Amino acid sequence: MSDTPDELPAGWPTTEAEATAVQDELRGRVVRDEPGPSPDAPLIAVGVDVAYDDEHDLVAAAAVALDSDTLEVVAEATAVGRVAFPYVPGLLAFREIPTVLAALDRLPVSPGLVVCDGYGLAHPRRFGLASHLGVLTGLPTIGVAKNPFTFRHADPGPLRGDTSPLLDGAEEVGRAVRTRSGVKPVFVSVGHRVSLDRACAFTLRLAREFRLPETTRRADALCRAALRAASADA
DNA sequence: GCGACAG
DNA sequence: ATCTTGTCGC
Repeated sequence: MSDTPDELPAGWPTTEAEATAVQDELRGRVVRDEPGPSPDAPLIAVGVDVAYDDEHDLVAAAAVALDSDTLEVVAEATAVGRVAFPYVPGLLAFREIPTVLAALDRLPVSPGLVVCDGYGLAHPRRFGLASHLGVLTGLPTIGVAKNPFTFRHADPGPLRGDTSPLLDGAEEVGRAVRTRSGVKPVFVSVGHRVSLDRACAFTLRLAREFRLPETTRRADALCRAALRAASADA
């Protein structure tokens, strides 16, 4: 009773040159002048994540919708697909997005915010996974990454809520955010239609007792389970 | 040219 | 991301 792998979108980039060209073309469609939804009012926050089985050429994606106030799960959806692109730093979106879109399509609620694993603006060409997903869906998106990527940063203060900027020269393209005192920070950047201040505020609202936002924790667990099921009968 | 490098 | 045992701690 598991999913059949979805077909790849027609015309999906095959080479790195094609992929970077797509990023350069879509980058202009990112909306950065909207503050986005208020972190103080309840909304449906959706976490998306992907797991891989390169042996069987499978990708499983999950979208988990939470009430941002209670952190209760409101809805979940998964999708299985074929690996659409190799892992290349800076081109992660081409590997993850097709299956993530399929999972989002199956989600029976409309997201007020989508939380991605990885970066948005803080990307070599200013168009990371979170920006890309935002442009393709029109939804407000943010990126919360577990590891540093392109930009240098100072270590934020030791307490939950302490932050330090990810700087590209004088421009702040993201922020290292300490979600738990004494634990290494996460790296937040804007995706689409959300300000950096609000992206950081949402991150703290969604990450209360663990380092990572509950959205990404739930999505991570669900996509792994979906992958196990798909690999088992494939 | 040599590393570094989200997931 | 994924491969992987035990281990320290709440």
